[in-house]
Amino acid sequence: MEPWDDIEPAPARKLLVAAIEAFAVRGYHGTSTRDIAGAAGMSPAGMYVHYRTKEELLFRISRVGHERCRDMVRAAATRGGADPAGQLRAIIGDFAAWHAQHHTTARVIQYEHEQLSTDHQAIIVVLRREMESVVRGVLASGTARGEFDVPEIAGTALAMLSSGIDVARWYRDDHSRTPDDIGKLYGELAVRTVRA
Amino acid sequence: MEPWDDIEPAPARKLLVAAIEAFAVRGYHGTSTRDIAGAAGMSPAGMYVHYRTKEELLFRISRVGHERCRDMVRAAATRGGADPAGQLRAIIGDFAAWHAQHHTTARVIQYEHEQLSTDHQAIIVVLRREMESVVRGVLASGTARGEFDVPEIAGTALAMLSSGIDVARWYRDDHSRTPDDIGKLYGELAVRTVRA
DNA sequence: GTCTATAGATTGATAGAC
DNA sequence: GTCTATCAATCTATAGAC
Repeated sequence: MEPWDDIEPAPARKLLVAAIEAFAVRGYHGTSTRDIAGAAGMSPAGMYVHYRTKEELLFRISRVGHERCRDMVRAAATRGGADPAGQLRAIIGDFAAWHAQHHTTARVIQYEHEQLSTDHQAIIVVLRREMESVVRGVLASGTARGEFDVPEIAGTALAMLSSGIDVARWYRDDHSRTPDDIGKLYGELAVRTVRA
Repeated sequence: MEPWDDIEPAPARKLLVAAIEAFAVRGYHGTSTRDIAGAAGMSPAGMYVHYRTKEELLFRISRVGHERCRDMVRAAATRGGADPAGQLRAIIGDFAAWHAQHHTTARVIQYEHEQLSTDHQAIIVVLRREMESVVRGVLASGTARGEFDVPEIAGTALAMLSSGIDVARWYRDDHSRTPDDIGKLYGELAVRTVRA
């Protein structure tokens, strides 16, 4: 389901996956290190061999999760072809679909990163800005070409990303729409919003 | 700022306002009853005279906050006049502006209500459905009149509410856009998205 | 209604055996 | 690298004085 296979060694991966599940449901502060270690099949002290603190574990999740989300957004921009409308449809569609498919991870990276240390937050903010700038760039190029009519580029980019982010808040595994359904709808809505 | 003046007696109100501030920053589980009582100028035990448990305090915040949000959405539907476009602009615009202006309260009601007991969650869910149904109703009537072209009413209503909800996640008091700016932009984006 | 004091459980993290 | 045992701090909530 979640592609965490590249996290090594295996006990560190099991702890990370257990932490994502727990953080997504109860939040960072609502999850104890015992919860995490227990869900990974370890004793209460087992976590500390692989992560120095609970905060470091959240940071690892946040950083890798944000990097994957950013890479997905960049890949979508390429996949969308040369015209801004196709790019916007792909970016916003894939972004929303990703937040549905990986809703557990997405919940943690979108709603828990403010619990990180100041230093770690600064690293995450850079990754978030990179994603925003991709969307702004597409809206700007579409506007420059006369294909888009947008009231305000920065605010519109933010609003479009917002609807995708919020998918992580409400999406459940038993939801009637597939992640692909959601991606198609959100891509379509984005293109309709900006058409000249 | 926040209109909690009707909460009586005054110590109960001070505790409630202190809890909102703390829950918005650190979350429900990240906030201790000592934090709340201390910020309200009381001893650690002071909270329990006015609220039986910490969960009951969160429920009070969630219920009143949701009722006010729902009443605001209903008022916006009336304020928007008779045509669906005006109604949609008013509802989505006011909804987003409300989440900016009351971003501290909005953060708590949107992101902490899943920490409530099962019984209390059931009460909150009803209020949330009432808001969603207002938006669905406007999209349906606009579609029936031939003024709107919407790919899917339920999914579109959800996506539009999502962008407003997410304002509570990112809005800060020192943000360059005023709540009114945000309301105007989000109302405009909603109308553009559905125009036939 | 607010206080001090405290019960009883749980927390993040460490020490040391194996 | 994982365990058992444990520390010191903190948690929610209560008891009882005023």
